[in-house]
Amino acid sequence: MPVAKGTSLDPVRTRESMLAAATVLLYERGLDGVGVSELCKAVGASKETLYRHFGSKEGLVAAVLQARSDRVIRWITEAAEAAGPEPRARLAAVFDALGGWYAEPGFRGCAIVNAATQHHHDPARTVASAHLGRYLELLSGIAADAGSTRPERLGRQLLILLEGATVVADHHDPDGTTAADAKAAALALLATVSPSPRKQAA
Amino acid sequence: MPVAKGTSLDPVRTRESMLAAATVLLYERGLDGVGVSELCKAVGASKETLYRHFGSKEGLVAAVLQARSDRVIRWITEAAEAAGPEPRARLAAVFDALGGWYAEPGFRGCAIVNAATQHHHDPARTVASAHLGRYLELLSGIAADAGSTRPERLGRQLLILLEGATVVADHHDPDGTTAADAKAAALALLATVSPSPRKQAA
DNA sequence: GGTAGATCGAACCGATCGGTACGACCCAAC
DNA sequence: GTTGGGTCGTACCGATCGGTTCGATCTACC
Repeated sequence: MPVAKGTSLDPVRTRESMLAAATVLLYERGLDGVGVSELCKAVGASKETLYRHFGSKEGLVAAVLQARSDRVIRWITEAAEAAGPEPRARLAAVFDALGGWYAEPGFRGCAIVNAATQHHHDPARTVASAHLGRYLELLSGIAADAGSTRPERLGRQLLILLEGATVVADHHDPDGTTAADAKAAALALLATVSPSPRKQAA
Repeated sequence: MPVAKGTSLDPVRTRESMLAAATVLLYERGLDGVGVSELCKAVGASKETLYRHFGSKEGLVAAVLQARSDRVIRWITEAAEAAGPEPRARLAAVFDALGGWYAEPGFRGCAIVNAATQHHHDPARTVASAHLGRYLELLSGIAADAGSTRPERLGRQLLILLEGATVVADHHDPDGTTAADAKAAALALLATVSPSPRKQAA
């Protein structure tokens, strides 16, 4: 039965729901762990529709990764902004948000980095590189606001903490303290270049 | 031609050379990027030999990962020990060693973590967890020697830096500064809980 | 009401997957 | 010299891979 009897034939909507369903399955089982046929089943679409929208499995993967990168960066940026203007509070909010993510049942590391690890070539590699670049932009901004003399370097150190925490939380986190540990380390680094306001005022 | 005319027919040696060749190829192309047939070609063995020694592709992967974990831990431990007894020097030596690794042409991240990312289940997951545990043991030891009041936590923070640096070096390292940045962050964290000897003496 | 486009399910394609079987052959030990 | 086991090359197995094609069918729009 084509075009299920009461369906609202909307290509844009179809494409987006396919993207959403594929995102979940590809994250759970890995890029090479799901075949196109199974992907179609889960997505609720036929192969023809999938290929018309995305051209190939690789095209679908690229779209999934790009959308996910956009969503994650927006999410973490909003978490930082919601903490107000103070750099320490913003940095703390970033790692608190990460901690919430790590504690989710299906957590499995960073989908973008995982994808680039599985397919060490385009499009995954390019998306991953850009993704880390966007993280770096956010973190370097916090470092600069905190008065760091080398915000670029401190930003990279915070990025290393962020990505390291994500890996460690996935593979070795018996007590679920990874995000808190990383947060403490990040704040300590921030304090090194920019003494805490209280001490500075004293 | 079976048993190439001048071969010394030594099962142990055969197994080890297969392991070595498989290690290279599986690291370069990923666990799912190389088929058993191609693996046999590169290894210089027949399928029958491979399956007698390792039982399955998964068995081969498990053996490769275990051997690699042993080698890496030994290598990084020896790098630390060669730097003498001083905790700061040992920690610096660890990240200097990592920097040399990152700069190698074929660098592609941590093989063990990559494997666990690709196959998010046993045996890769267990080996990866144990691997990070062994890293943690080394780093917590350095933290304890430095007089940290919470060596376990500082060790985990150093582990986060180590794994984060490996990820960032693989996916976003335009200027090759990742190891140096991580090293500086690690030393700063170490100095926080244990002021540098010079300042302490003054 | 007619038409163009979106979608379905299923059949089908060649290639490759992990794994097995087999006959031939060479080495090592007795 | 005979025997037993390690190894080779190759053919083969069923399953699955990513991708194509097609007729049927429904919606959206005029």
